[in-house]
Amino acid sequence: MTSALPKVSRKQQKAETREKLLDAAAAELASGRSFDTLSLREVAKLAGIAPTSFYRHFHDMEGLGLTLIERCGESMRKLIHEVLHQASAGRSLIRASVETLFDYFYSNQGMSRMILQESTSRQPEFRRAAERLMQTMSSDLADYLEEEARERGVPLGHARIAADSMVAILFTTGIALLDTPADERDRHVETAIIQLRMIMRGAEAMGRM
Amino acid sequence: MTSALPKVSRKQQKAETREKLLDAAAAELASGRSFDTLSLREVAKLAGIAPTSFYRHFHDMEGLGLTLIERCGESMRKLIHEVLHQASAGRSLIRASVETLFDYFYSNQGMSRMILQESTSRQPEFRRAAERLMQTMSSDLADYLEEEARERGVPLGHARIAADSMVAILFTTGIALLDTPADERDRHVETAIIQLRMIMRGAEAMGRM
DNA sequence: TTGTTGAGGGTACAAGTGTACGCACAACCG
DNA sequence: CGGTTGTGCGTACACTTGTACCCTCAACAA
Repeated sequence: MTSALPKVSRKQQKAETREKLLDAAAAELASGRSFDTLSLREVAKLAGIAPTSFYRHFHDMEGLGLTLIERCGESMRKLIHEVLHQASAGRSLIRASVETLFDYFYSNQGMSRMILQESTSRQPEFRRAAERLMQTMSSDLADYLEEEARERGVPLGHARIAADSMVAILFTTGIALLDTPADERDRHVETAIIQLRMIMRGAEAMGRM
Repeated sequence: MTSALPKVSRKQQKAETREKLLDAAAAELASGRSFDTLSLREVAKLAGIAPTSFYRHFHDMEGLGLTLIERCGESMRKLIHEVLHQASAGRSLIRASVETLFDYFYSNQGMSRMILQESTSRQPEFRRAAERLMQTMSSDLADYLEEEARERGVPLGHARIAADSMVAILFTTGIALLDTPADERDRHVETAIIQLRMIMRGAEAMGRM
């Protein structure tokens, strides 16, 4: 009999504990903590590893945070892409976007809050990461708006600027929604939809000038 | 000779050290710190008092923070009021608003950042205070827009909703501006102006429906 | 097989935190 | 005037924080 094969490869093992750290932080965010009150020791403990072992995976809490933001950004971008390109033409795209994005915010409260919060953070890395996320979304949206306007033969003025506004509205009202009692939530969603339509109309009006 | 009068009244003395605490915190914010990394001890030291004396003035750091937000809110509201009602009729109100507000943000970076940051905070008191501030501004703006539209005989749809959008844009792009290199700043200001005009046009278009 | 690598653990430390407790003394009130 | 009040100070305590240093031992390369 030769020596038994290793049960788990070293790489795999490391990846798993890294994941444990990320999960622990995300769970804490989800339960209402804010990222910058999270300590390295705390996260390590929740992940079930020694504080000093944290350094084998991230140089910092900042490093962990950036990874979280990046991941969240990817999934949000995918989501938006789906909504934009699978929505049956002619149906209310704005409504679909608002509702799916707000659903995402709602089921990922911790991460969503963190992203908006860090977009105004003093830690430059965080701020940049959050801003990059929003700009990517805005850019994707602008691409879509321009294409869609071309198809309809409607000139659209300042598509990118309009998209920026829309993303800003989506984020600010989306997060505010998380702290809104359930019975007011629908009203806020409808308000957001009106706001986005208003911006669209304005953009079209400026396109005709 | 009767006993000398007290040099400073007790009330006055207390008010002064309270002010020292507020100033110390504000100064620290202005120099780039974020509010929730400010410790009670630190602020007390900067104000030149013993840590335990802090409690004679505020129950908490939260208490101090709320006072700061409230004060900042008052001065911002005054500022907006002036801009709205003294602007020579016919001149670009939007441009004037954007420029004065952004100037304010720029000369009060610490406080401005704090307010936007706390509007997404997990500490309910802070969040509510920041939201109240923005809603007040939005409401003031909406009042003005409605009145102005009536004067011009232009129907304006959803003035309050439009004002909400405008305030959201003003704040998010205003704060983002603080981290923008000087040579890009003008471009961002122009962008913000376009965004606000776009919203106005949209609101007017929806008013005609 | 043997030697190397690297993830994880344990101990330890200096620094900083909020705050409870009691004291001093100037301003205040009757 | 004498007693009360309340601001401010100093000490002390029990934590928590990041991280430096060293050890162990399983997975790996040769």
